[in-house]
Parts: sequence; C-alpha cells; structure tokens
Amino acid sequence: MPDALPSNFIRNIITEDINVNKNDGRVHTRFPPEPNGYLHIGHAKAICLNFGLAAEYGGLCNLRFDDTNPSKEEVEYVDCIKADVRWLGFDWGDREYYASDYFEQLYQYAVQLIKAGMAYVCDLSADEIREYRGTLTEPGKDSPYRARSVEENLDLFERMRAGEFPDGSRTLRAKIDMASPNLNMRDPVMYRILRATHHRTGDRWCIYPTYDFAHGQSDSIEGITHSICTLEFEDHRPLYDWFLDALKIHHPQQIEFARLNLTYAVLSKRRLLDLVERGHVTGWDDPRMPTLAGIRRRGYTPESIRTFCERIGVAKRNSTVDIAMLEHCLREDLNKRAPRVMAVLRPLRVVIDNYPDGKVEELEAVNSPEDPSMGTRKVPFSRALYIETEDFREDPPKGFFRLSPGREVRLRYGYIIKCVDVVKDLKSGEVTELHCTYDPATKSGSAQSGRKVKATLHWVSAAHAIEAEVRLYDHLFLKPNPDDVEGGADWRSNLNPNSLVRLTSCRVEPSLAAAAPGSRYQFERLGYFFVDPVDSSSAAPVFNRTVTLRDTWAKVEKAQRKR
RNA sequence: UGGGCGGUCGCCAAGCGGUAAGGCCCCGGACUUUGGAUCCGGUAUCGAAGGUUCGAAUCCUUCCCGCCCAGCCA
Repeated sequence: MPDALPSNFIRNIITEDINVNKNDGRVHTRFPPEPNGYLHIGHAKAICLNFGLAAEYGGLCNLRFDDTNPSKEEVEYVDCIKADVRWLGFDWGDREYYASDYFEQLYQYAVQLIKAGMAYVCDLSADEIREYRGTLTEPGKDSPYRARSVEENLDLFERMRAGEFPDGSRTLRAKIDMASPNLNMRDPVMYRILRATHHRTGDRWCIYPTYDFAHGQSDSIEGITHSICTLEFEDHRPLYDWFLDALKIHHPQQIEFARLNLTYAVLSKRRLLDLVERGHVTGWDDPRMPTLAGIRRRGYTPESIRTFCERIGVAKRNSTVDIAMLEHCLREDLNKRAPRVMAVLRPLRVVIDNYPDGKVEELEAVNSPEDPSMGTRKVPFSRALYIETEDFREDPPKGFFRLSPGREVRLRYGYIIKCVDVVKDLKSGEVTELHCTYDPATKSGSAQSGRKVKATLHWVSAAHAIEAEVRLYDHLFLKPNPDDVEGGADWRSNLNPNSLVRLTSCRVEPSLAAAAPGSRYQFERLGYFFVDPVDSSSAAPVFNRTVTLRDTWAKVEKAQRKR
C-alpha cells in the first residue's frame, strides 16, 4: 500500500527500516503536544503525518501529552487538543499517555545516570549556568560542582525531590562535555526544582524533568519506533541519543521535518495568543484563526485538511505554502458535498412588471450538479425579487455580462428578464430598484428556454426570502508574509482591516429555514457557507463564508483596474 | 566567526549516475442556465564555479545564500 502514495523522505526511511526488519518491522509513532495552547494547522501536518504513517504501515500512533512544565500547562488544553485530533479524524484508541505518567520512571533513570557517574547535582544559579555555558564560538567551562561524588549526588538529588531546597537553587545536570560545539551537550539540565501544581500529579512533585530529559525516554518507554519531530530538534538528537545509550533502553529513531508555514497567516503560539489578547480576533475559535478550532468554525472539513497535508508533502526545507493550496483542497471537497442554494448578500429589489401580481410559481432547482442523487427542491418565484447589487451596473464596463439597462440575463431556474427601468434615490443617486420584464417562453426547461444570454443570476423571492446575517471572512493579513513591513512597523500593521465583514440584511431562499447549525451550503455564484454553530439560531440564522468560489470576473476586473 | 540542517518552475514537491513526476498559482482554449465545476494545452536543466564520467539535479571540491542552537520553554 505505501507504494501507491507519493514518496517522501520519511516514507523512504520507514520502508527501508521494514525491509531490513528493524524493530521487527513494527511502526509505532506518536503525536506529542504540550498542553499549553491550541492546536493549529501546523499541528495538523504533524498529526496527519504521525497518524497517517502508522495507518499506512499497519502500525499504531499514540497521543502523548508532553506535560513536563506545570507552570504553563492546563487540563483545558488537554481536552481541546483531544477534541481537535478527533475532529481531524484520528483515533488513538486507549493509548492516551502523559509524560507525567513516567515521572517516577524518569526519576529512576536519573538515579541510574547519577550512579553511573553521568549526572550531577549543580548549585549554580540560572545566570551562572548561562555564564558557564560559553557562547557559540567559545567553549564553556566546568561547573565547580561537576566532580561531586556519586554518594553526594544521590543524597542531594533525593533531597531535591524531598523538597529540602528552594526553587531554582539546584539542578540535576548530565555530565557530558562543556566544550562541545553543540550547546545542547554542554551539561544540559535534566531536573529543576519547581513548586507548581501539576494538572495531573498535583503537588506530588517539586522537581520536574526538562523536556530534553523526558521526551526521548518517554518515546522509548512507549516503544516508539519513529519519533517524528520538527527541525529545531535536530540539534537535540545527539543528546537524546546520549541519554538512551547511557540508559541502555529502547532507542527510537528521531526524524526531523520542516514545520508548516502559510501565506497570509501567522502560525506561532505566541502570535496567535497576541491576536486573541489584543482583541484582533474574537477568540481562539475565531473563524479567521488558523487554529483547528477556528478553521472548524469557519466551515473547513477535516477531509480537506487531511488532503492538504498529504499534498504539501514532507521535507526538511523551510517553506511557506500558498494558502491558495489549502483553499483549493477545501473547494474541491465542498464542491462534491455542499448542496447548492440561492442567497442574496446585498439585496437589490427587482420588480417584474409583466409578471402577474400575487402569482407564485414553485420552480424546481437542482441541489447539486455534481451529484444528482442529492435531488431537487422547489424555489418560489414571484413578481418582486432580490438580486445581488453587484450583478447590476448602470454603466457596464467591458466584459461585464450581467444586468444593465436594456440587457437580458437569465434568472437561475427561472426566466430570462430584461431591465427596462432604473429607480434611484434622488439624493444619493443610488440605485434602489429595477424594473424588468420577463419572457414567459423562456422558463427553464421549456422548449424555448435555450435562448443564449451571457449571464445567469441568482435571486430570491422578496416575499418568501428569509433574512439572515452573513459573515464574510477573508485572509487575516494583507500581505503573503505578515513580516513584510516598512521600517519601524510590526507584523500587526499588516492585519487586514476587512478580514471580517458582517452583513445583516441578507436574504436567503426559504429552504434554508431548516438549516442546522454546522451544516454547509454553496450559495450559488458566491461561495461556500457554514451555519455558525455558536451564534446561529432558527430565529436569526448566521452563515460564515468558509471560502469564495473561484471568481474569474473578479480577476478580470482587478486587472482592468490596474490598467 | 563554532555546530547542525537546507538550497530542483512564482508556491509546495518527486528524483538516489542514464538524460527534470505531480499538485497549487498563472496564461490560453473547449464546455457550461453557478464568469462555479469539468476538460484540453502552455510554462524549469536543478544556488554558483570547477572536477570525475560515455553520461550528473544525482559523485567529488570550493564558494555563495537561507534556517536553527547560548530557557532551570517545548
């Protein structure tokens, strides 16, 4: 099965490992988030990779929370992370683990290293440790406590655990090489004294292992075969290897890949938090956020995210994927599954002068041209309708196919109409109403319906339409690279002031009265919309624009404007 | 300037000595009662320079550029 999938360097490694029967041909991965924030699309890449690889090779993938820093982690995050991974479509069975489950084992490992003379208790302060570490170009120097006896180290470490020393007063360090060109090998800290209540172990511990001392061993304990992580841990691999070899325990293979970057977006926990705290967005689940919670509320499907993650591939090169790629995967999925419906966002009243007053026809509309099995529905047609304001131009530019004085267009599923009069507001000059005539012989499906017109417009019957709020979302940033700023300014100056446009008097066709929160539709000619699961109600429906349709006219117009 | 890792089309990304996959974007065109979808077609000699070889993106050398590392964060 793996052969059918696109090649990438990780698959190559695993395939080769299986060929030489490494780990008895077993593949076991894990997704190891720290429960200190929300998952975003970048994590989705790691999730799809780890769970995907395990599934492809008939292996398993664990969900493990790397909760070694109680001062930053909370149980709420654990719950959100689990919900997000599940939403993406992955299942970790009963293998929900926590690094904190291994605290006692990790402590014993530390004791083992002390006994082997490979770790020591150091009394240097944080600042002193930094000074002793040296710099990128100069070697560090040995801590004065480096030569303590095994007995003394054992005693001190035990007393650290017992709470005899204040926070930060001592650490347990690995005795490696203060002159190593790899700073991670300059006697890294393994344990620190930290009196903080842990979300799982409470106050049982006052010393906590560092990530560096916990991660590799946690993988080892779980029998992980391939520890897939991001590039910045490449420098740490020699350290993890050192611990594993010193401890003589199962040795997973670490493989590093480049984390995802997206254009028109920001993807770091720090910046995401900043956006939330400064109120640039309404919260972690704001539909403009690249968090899984935000993306979900925007209306993205998990399937589209999974195919996106598959298509962008995996490599070691730092890269920024065009958000158009994500949007393409989304449209591709939604095109297949979203029922079509008509909605007018900015209504312009149209009166069909020669259509009998009071008459109502129920026109048959197809729910999806992509999938006939989705059936049809009835849409009421009457004398007074609404069309999209931007579908009429009194003075049509070149290439504008839609309605204008004297011109004909088809109303989708209805008739061909011709604009015969334009009513304007005397003061503002704004077009407030159109008068048209219809040709009864052009009804959709009838013999003469085939007459060619340049455009087909969506519409809604004024008397039958439902009022709704529509939230138009756009990229959060104006530039592909938010960091592309003029001197002095910062990335926030690139925030798109129009990333959210709320339209409160939209009109949607009556069939949408039954639209359930969380359901998706294509508003014909406009885009894909999602019934907001939080704010929408049958009394006051709210639709989020997930993504627009591809719009070639918009492109033409943009090009014309430039000229 | 120490160490680690990268540099193949505008953006991702295959390729592993035999003469540059694919996707996105973009540009044409066909079709179309969504200017949607779909369908055709178009666009790179592989960071640079040397070298090895019948033959190199793939091997060697040197150089250039980018990213990461000096948390008791992960």
